[in-house]
Amino acid sequence: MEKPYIYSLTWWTAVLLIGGSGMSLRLDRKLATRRALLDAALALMAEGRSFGTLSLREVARAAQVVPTAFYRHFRDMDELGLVLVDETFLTLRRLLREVRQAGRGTETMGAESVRVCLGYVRAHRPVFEFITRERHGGTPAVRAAIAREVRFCTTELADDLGGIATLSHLGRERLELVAHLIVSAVVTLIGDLFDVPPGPGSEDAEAALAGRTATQLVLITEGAAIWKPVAAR
Amino acid sequence: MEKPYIYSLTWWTAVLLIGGSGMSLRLDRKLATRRALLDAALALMAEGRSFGTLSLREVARAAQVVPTAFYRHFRDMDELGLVLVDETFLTLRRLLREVRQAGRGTETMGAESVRVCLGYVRAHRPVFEFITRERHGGTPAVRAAIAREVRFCTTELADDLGGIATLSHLGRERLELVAHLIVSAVVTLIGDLFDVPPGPGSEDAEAALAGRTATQLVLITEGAAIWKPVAAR
DNA sequence: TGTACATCAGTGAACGCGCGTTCACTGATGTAC
DNA sequence: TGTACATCAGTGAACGCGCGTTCACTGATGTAC
Repeated sequence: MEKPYIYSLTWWTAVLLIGGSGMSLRLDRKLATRRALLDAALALMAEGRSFGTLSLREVARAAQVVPTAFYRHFRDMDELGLVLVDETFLTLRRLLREVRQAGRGTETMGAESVRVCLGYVRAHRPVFEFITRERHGGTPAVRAAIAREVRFCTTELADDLGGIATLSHLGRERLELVAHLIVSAVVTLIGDLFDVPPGPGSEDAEAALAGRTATQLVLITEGAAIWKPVAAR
Repeated sequence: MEKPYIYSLTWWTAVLLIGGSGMSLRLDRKLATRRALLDAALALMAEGRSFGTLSLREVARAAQVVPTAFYRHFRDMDELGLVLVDETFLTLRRLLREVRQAGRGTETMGAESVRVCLGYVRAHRPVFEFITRERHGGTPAVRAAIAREVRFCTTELADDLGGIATLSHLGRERLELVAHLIVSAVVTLIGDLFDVPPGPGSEDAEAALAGRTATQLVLITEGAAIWKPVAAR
């Protein structure tokens, strides 16, 4: 029976969390090369390429190792892609959870989330470009992984929305529906951000897009607030 | 000075509209081969591939012509991709315009649009899979073309929203904002539809997704309707 | 602490393969008279 | 209508190239005594 891809992340997460660095010269260097491969893939995608068009050889080249060294870390490019997805969402979910818990039950939560999300996307742009690009364009395995994570975000958001006073009258299904709409708007925002041409004025353009989304979230939550508990349908 | 890609579509549209078929055996056959190449690309993508991973040779192979015949129709794969984008949106925009004009000024417009859009996506699935996949994953040229068309759809929708009685108090900026949110929700729906695994029950699952989006549109339009003309911000 | 052996991350040569593109061509279709 | 020539969509061979993957290897790091 083949060892499934997913174990890779578990294994390395364990190594990173338990061992930390300095546990051994050899392992430290192996981890550094592994990181170099992951970062090289992101860097290549940051130049507008999609993951599916990257070759194993060019990732190795960008990471300054010989192509065959790649196999010491990943079975193939697909496995590297899945690790990127998992890594990204581990961090993203933690951050969004913090934001929502900090503002729990308040109405400014939405705007605050957009603001923090924007900052986070800017700080981790390559990773988000990867997710945005592969969300619909990637291999089936990568697409499924991203869809699962987005669904998870939606569920978590629905939980939190239920704690807001003005939305407490909504049933679970309605909360999920509202959460799904909010996630759509934010995901759309992230995609739009990457289409802003770089250069002077790009910051203003990005802020305008974020402002629009924040206003949309207000529209959504106000619309949801006036919904009757037993709305027809 | 090079002949830009965009002229290709114009030229062939003219040939198709003015000449029709039967104008000459040779041209008819050329058009048939051209169509075979375009359809072959779509068929390959319908199997889960992204456009960027298609090779010129395999498109030619699927269209049952020798690789070099490709060059009689397109300069390279990029040009073929742009033609697919343009073709798709010409048809899509015409259809959505019909839907909105038929229901102009009514509140059922949204749900009706979702229903028609769903039917249209089902009937032209390969084309929409292409658009969905390349929207963020494609080459810069293809991405720009898709973004332009989506923006155009949003503007057209904003025009029509202004004609609805309950939204007539909103300014242009607000109408655009609402239209943008609606387009986001529908684009998200289309993406979600393609992640429904085929098999028994897939129709129900699709209908459930469409129903959710229709409800979201009600939420949006009702939320927009209660917005004050000079809403704080 | 020092030595002898084991481990294993990274190397470098080699392979067969499908790729995009070129070129000269063929032969059916179109045109001029 | 028939003939002689022009056009040009599609052919098939050939090219050089980067690809993924294999293999035996090297030499620094780790371990046992």
